Amino acid sequence: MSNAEISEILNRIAELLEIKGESRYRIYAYQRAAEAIASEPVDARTLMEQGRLENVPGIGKSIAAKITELLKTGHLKYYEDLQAGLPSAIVHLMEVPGIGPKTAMRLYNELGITSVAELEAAARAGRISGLPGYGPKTEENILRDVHNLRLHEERRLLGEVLPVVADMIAALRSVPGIRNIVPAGSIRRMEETVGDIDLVATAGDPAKAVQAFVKLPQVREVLGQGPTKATVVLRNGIQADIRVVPDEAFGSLLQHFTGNKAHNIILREYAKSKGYSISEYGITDLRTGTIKPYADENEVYESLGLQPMPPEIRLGTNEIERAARHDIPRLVTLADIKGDLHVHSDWSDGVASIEDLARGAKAMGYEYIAICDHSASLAIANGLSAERLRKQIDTVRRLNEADPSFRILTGIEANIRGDGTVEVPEELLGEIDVVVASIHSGLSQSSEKITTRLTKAIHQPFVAVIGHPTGRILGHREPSMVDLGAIFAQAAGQRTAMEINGIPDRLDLRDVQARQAMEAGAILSTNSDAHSVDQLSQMLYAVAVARRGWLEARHILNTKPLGELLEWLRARRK
DNA sequence: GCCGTTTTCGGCCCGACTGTTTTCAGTCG
Repeated sequence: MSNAEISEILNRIAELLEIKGESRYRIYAYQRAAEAIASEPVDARTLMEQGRLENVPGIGKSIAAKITELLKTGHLKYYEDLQAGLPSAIVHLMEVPGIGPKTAMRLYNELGITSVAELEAAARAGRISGLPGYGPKTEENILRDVHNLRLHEERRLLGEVLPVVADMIAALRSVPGIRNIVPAGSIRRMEETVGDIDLVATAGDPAKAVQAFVKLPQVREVLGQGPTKATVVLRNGIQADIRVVPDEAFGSLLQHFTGNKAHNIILREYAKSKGYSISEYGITDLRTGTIKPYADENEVYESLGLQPMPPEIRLGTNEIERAARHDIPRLVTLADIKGDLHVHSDWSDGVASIEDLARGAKAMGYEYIAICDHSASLAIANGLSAERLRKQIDTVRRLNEADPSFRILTGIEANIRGDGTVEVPEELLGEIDVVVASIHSGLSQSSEKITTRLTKAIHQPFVAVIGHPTGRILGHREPSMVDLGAIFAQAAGQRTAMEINGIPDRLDLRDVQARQAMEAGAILSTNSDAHSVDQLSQMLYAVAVARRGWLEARHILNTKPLGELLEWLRARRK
């Protein structure tokens, strides 16, 4: 049973407890534990075997015992009893936005509604407004929300949402009276997927700014609107929120809407223990009752004696603790990146010429780029035979002679075969600068098999980078069962880099895995895996993953200047 | 249910909007 599956069950338990009307603190404990196990890189079974389940913050004696029962028996009596005692219909009804446990319970008990379809029928028939406490407006909203639920798609990829956000912000910038309009929430944290778009802004007249927002041409429907905030659905189906405060509280507002829920709770608890209360309007001194707004976000943290920290790590893990010790490292930035070690040209399945890719990379300020087209057996991607690779190497050599100010490295994305050998034309080995080795088939193999394959590849002396190590595709393919703990230890020993692949639906390794690799002593490589010139910008996403994994420039191979990189490649081959 | 250089018991973040209410509960982020 995977950590994700355990997390799912803990969340279900939280839902059921909510319906039961249990203490909200107990509910929150289950939600927190669900989040903790989901973002824990080490397999729960391993933790259990080592007796370390309770070491995970948010997991105590009781939940650790439940996880153990799940792992050992595949069942959890506590969960099954909860389910048996409550109609499953309630959980279904709560999927409709605006319907919480109380409303769902009443609809079930008083009208016998057991599904979303029955809910819709009841609303249409006017049966809901017949209940005390509900009016026609409630019915109208239920019909609207059921409709939106059907349209509602899964969380969107960050790479899909960022361009939309850029357009909205550009439009709002031109509205008189709106200042400091920026994205917050999961977008500012650069999460791999985004549930809704959060925007924050300041204005002398917040209500007018909110009004301008809901009148944007991108807006299909207004779900809610007050003097300082609004929620809308965009024409593309994405939900967007805006929150507006006066200028002097911009820092407080930004702080409030950037961290995830866990981060904010931990921060506010920390503040409270020191006699302060934090909100989007400022920090209140609980002794005097006076509130001080902050225009600068960093000052919110500094005023509490905390080191300010980048948005990407405000996740409620241990960042507050580290900030209190002034132990937040300087995370890698895009400006630290000196080159891209995984790029495809039109020689295989890319669409750009090597020249254009090099020009694009040079324009980004890079010193080098490695052309890593697919190896021969990946025929579907027009993989390179030894003969074509030889030609490509000659081409690269000529281009390098023509422009000594930039270096095109020869490379290949070599397929890792079923037996763990790596597909590289041996006669050309001495001429290939960068070998990225990746698995493209057999991703659903057993943990032992796939771990053995990758371990063998890591030990090949000419393999510099392991490409997209888990093979996952967000929304389409689960990561392989590879034992990353074992892999990272091998990679550290062999000095083989682990890739953070920047394709928006790969992001492989992901944040917690990258952090685990770094802590194991492995070096990482942030790569765009671009198949066009535009896609070189996917480096942004790879760097974001690295930042979310607390990586510094020194942990990343391609922050090395060209000379150092060449020396690193040479040294590890002998 | 979790957690602790103030605590092993008694706490556990903060505020906005909605609909239907005469003062607030429910829901959400």
